[in-house]
Amino acid sequence: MLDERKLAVLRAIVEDYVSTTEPVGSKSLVDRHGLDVSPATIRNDMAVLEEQGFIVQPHTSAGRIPTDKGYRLFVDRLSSIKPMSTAERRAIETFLAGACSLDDVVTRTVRLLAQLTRQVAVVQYPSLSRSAVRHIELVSLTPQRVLLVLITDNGRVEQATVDLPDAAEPESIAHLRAVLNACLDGHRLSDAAKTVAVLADRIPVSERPNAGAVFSVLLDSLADRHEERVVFGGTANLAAPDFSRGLRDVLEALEEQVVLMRLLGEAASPSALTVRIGAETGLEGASVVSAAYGAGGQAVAKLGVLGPTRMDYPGAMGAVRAVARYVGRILGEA
Amino acid sequence: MLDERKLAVLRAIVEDYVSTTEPVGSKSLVDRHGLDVSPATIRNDMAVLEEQGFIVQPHTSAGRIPTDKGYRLFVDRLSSIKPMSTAERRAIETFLAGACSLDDVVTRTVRLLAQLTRQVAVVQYPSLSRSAVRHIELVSLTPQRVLLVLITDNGRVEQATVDLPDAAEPESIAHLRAVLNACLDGHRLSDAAKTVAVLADRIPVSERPNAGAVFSVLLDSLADRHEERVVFGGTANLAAPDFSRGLRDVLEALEEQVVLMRLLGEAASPSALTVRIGAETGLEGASVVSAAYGAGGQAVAKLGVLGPTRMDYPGAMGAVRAVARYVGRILGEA
DNA sequence: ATTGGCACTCAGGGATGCTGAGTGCCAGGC
DNA sequence: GCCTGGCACTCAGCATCCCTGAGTGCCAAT
Repeated sequence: MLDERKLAVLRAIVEDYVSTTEPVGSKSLVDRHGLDVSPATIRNDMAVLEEQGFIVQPHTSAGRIPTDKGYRLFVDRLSSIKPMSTAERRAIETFLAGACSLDDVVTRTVRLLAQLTRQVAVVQYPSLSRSAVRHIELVSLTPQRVLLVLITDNGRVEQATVDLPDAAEPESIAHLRAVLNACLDGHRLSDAAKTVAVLADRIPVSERPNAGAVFSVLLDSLADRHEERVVFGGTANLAAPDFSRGLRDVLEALEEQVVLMRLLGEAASPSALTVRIGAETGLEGASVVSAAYGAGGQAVAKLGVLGPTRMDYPGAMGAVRAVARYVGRILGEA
Repeated sequence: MLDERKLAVLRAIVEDYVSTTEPVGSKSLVDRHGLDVSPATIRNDMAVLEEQGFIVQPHTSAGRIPTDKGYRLFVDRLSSIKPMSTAERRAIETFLAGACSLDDVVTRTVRLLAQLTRQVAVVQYPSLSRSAVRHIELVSLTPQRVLLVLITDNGRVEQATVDLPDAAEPESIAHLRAVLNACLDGHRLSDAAKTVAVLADRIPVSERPNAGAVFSVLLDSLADRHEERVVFGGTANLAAPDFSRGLRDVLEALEEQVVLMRLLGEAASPSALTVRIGAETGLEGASVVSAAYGAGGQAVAKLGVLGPTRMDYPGAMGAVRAVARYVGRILGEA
């Protein structure tokens, strides 16, 4: 029902509209692309495409613009991911190579993605549950309060303060630390729950309330809650006339971790790209291109860009894919 | 040259303009405020105020709006800081009380300030140089790479990876850690430089290259660079029709640490408020209300809000002052 | 199936005119 | 000397109108 030429017309409409921001008409289409037919023919094709819901007219006697469905078809079948130029690859590499901590990697990745795509970039911190404990440190702040620091094998450092039910002697804290490190060192955080259950045996009864407080913070607070940390950047790119009305919604979504997580979508295998278009994102007129990244074949988190529905999908997909790969590599080394 | 009534007129103009966003004329002034004179009198006063540069007409036959100079006078002499309601105080307290790590305190503070003022909130991390070392941890990642974790007495945790010139045995790393902790524990970071210089003596010659690498990261990277970390939030509040044109500039400024630091201004004594208006901020049409906060009389960092020049200064000042105090208290306890 | 021709539609951009809020100035009153 | 009422003047904003040009849909001819 959609022959070659009609698909070509749709592709041309998407490309033109993305670059000009204006409804594209039959005449300019034949001019700008090497279509060897007359405008009238194109008009017939466009009528069919409109009937099928791929394009619409904003008003009578205007050109056509793609619908979400039109972009969908474009992304799925009519476009190919645009590979990065060698200059861009080099820029990515040098930009990320200078990072000296996990925070630094994430921060730089956000800036990089935002710059490459000229959109808002979103990066999720690597998941803790898949990483292993390298070291646990307990530092007493006051007699009834300790600082718990968790260091994982992928270089992530998490901290939390724990309020103890009883005042604790320095020795008992030292003992607790020793026990924790002895039992958890090298273990996956996702397995930690079982391991911790066994631990109680090794703690003197008098210390158990305190130990329990530390355990629960370790499990709940660190493993679960912080797992969802997501940062964003490049909001200045929203100031373009895009998002004329939805701007506030977009900015609010960005500052809401939960929404941000949902935007990045379900976990997928590394470097598989996910594209959500328009209504699929839950945000009016916005699209999200995202990918999982990870070290050594294991997906640990996601990153992506958010832009107007009318965005350069091939370019964004290329950038997201490339950055996801490089970040995975960097993390793998660390 | 400016009698009581003229000042009252200026105050009324600022208040009305801030709340209505529209140039205010002589008639509406006498109506809305209890001025016992005729519009004509007000007009004469306004003519004087305009001549002195406190107000302008956007165009002939429109009302007046305050100039930067007008806002300045308003802030300095015509307004008083609006104290928080008890409900607001309670909200601040409960909102900040739940924080369990320094990151958490900062994140919550940003959200809180943004919500209270309906502006963009900016918070600088507490300075490291004034705080003391509580613990230093070295964790080897690979033979030639260690993770350095620094824990300070105000609960801040800093991390960095160090590339070693030579491969290091686990024992030598353990030794280095012991030496570092023995010598730096309890010392101010600002004094650390001298202390570290002495340290070299206690390290075997063969280990000195590695130790040097660790020292330099410890001093440079942690104490200096990260000191300037600033976070912001509440950008959705920019979506109001304010900043119609300068939006992009503002968003760009927010993502540039250096600019952000400049906006917060020079250090000052705790809870002394700084107000920068319009051109003083370097941003078109923007104003910044900021304050230093700190634990125990010592200023450690600044926080504030950024909004349109036409903002509710008394309210913003009240919120900034209150939040700065509470944050200082929280940090003092930790 | 494609094409040229033709009538039709309508957003966007001036041009025009009106209205109302607001001003400046002046002459008279306290 | 300061305040006030009156009056003429200005001009942004809004509505109205018109025109143009890009773009369409349809149809008959190829």
